[in-house]
Amino acid sequence: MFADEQELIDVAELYRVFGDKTRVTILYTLTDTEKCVNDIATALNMTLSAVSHQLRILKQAHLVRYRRVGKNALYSLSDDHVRTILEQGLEHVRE
Amino acid sequence: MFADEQELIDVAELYRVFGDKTRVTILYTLTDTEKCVNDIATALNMTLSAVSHQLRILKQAHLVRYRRVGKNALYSLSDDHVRTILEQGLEHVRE
DNA sequence: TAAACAGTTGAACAACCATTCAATCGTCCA
DNA sequence: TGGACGATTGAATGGTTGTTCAACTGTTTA
Repeated sequence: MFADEQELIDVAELYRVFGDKTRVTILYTLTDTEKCVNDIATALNMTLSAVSHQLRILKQAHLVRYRRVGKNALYSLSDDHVRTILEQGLEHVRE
Repeated sequence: MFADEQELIDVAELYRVFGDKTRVTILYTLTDTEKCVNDIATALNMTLSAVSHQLRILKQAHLVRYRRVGKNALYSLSDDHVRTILEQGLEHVRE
């Protein structure tokens, strides 16, 4: 395994995004199913605004995608990597 | 994939530890080689104290082990999971 | 024993961050 | 068009966190 400094910074930045309960839970609720912001907020028992702020961070990190359908913004995971990282984390903490 | 709330909190906590440049770099320098605190500090160009503080966090998260050898405290990765998570992160950011 | 070395610890401070609140934007339908 | 709904945004705030500094612990060696 070789990594230069910038790559290590990028890895830290990636995991920083995963390092928050709210964001991890959002990602988890999006495995398998596309959801609108309101559905996520209800599932997490949080305000629409708080969820929207976190979705912005997840979007910037390219961990989620969204598409507009009428009044709704439907969010889903960007790619299967995200799911893999979640599973990896779960596997580690379950030991 | 199923996870309860506590597990998601634990995952977030795990990745929070990976979510810092200094800690990621420490873990990276410990792949393959055991190092004392001073070696790590020199490699990262940081003070002994700053590195020691971060090592404590890594130790609490069970990501590193250490053993005393004379005056030195030799640190190494806890298990191969840590290396896997680093590799997974690198793979993601290199896409 | 005393000095030197390796590392740890706690307090303090500045920087960062997640949530709240209020205002705003865009889309739909009456 | 105007109101309602879904969502975004910016400022403010309280809490968290990484580094520094100084004091301290434990170990070796002269």
